[in-house]
Amino acid sequence: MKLELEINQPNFKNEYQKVVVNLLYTSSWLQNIVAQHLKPYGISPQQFNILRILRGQYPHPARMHLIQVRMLDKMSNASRLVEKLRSKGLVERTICENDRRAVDVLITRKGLDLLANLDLAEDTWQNKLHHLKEDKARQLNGLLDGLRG
Amino acid sequence: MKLELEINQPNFKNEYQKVVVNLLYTSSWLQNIVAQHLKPYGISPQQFNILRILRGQYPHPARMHLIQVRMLDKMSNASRLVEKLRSKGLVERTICENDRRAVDVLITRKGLDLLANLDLAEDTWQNKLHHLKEDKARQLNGLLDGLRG
DNA sequence: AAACAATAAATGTTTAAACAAATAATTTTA
DNA sequence: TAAAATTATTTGTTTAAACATTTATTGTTT
Repeated sequence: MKLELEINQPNFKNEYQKVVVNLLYTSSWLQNIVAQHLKPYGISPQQFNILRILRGQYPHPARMHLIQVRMLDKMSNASRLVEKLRSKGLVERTICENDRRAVDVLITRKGLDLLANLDLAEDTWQNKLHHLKEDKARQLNGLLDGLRG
Repeated sequence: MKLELEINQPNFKNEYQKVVVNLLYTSSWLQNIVAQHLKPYGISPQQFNILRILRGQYPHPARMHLIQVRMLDKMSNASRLVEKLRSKGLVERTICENDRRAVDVLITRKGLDLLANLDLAEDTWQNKLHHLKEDKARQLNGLLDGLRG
């Protein structure tokens, strides 16, 4: 539905102002969908994000610093989020041999299995996006890439 | 820049999965820009959102419920955020005559002035979006509207 | 090698988000 | 009209985000 109707703001100053509001609004809408999807599995979107980063490195570990850099939300709580994942047995933390300041984080078998289950379930909720045809989705990706410059 | 390079995840399962990640990533990028812009004025993005909703109603007040419905992030902290704005003198709260459960929230002159200043400053930071040509921005808005269905 | 700077991560603190429950006023219903 | 249901908002609690500070280790300089 058109944003103007959905949030009842009929007049934007220009197309860019609408992009800002539209992007924040649509992202909030999508975040809710993702969060609901993850809820039964007991992990937050941020924790999910970290697990996927770790799977990308597997079977190699990732340093804490790498996790911070790659996270979708730049933030400083990586330590605490990793600790949450560790307490659930989804990742392992070991102090790095070469540099004892650094920490290696490795996704466990249990973590990989959880992601595999989430991959299967993903198709279900992503259907909510499928009334946008694939070529339009590709176009959208291109425009988002372009927006960031 | 292409998302795959930016977050170093070279292979998405399909175009929709990339839309999800791309949208969350781009929105986070944009939120940071907006938050930095608002910071010198001492209000958060959510508080800014509420002020704009109230300006949309001005000179009429808005009920708390209307604010909740219109907010970009559906949430339940409207009461607390309005209280923050009230303590800064940006809004006024009065218990509604007709229905003493309800609360009328009205933006003050000070609140309107703050928004006016923010409007002026807005153009500066929105330049960061202008390498996307206007017709592309319009296209992006259409696709975002389409994505939500 | 001692002092200093730089780096990696953890911790503390304040503010906000998510969700549930409570309060208070009004409307409906039996 | 008294009891029950609904509505509007507030409050409590847990979890996460934002930001600054601290600790521990390594690297650099003199």
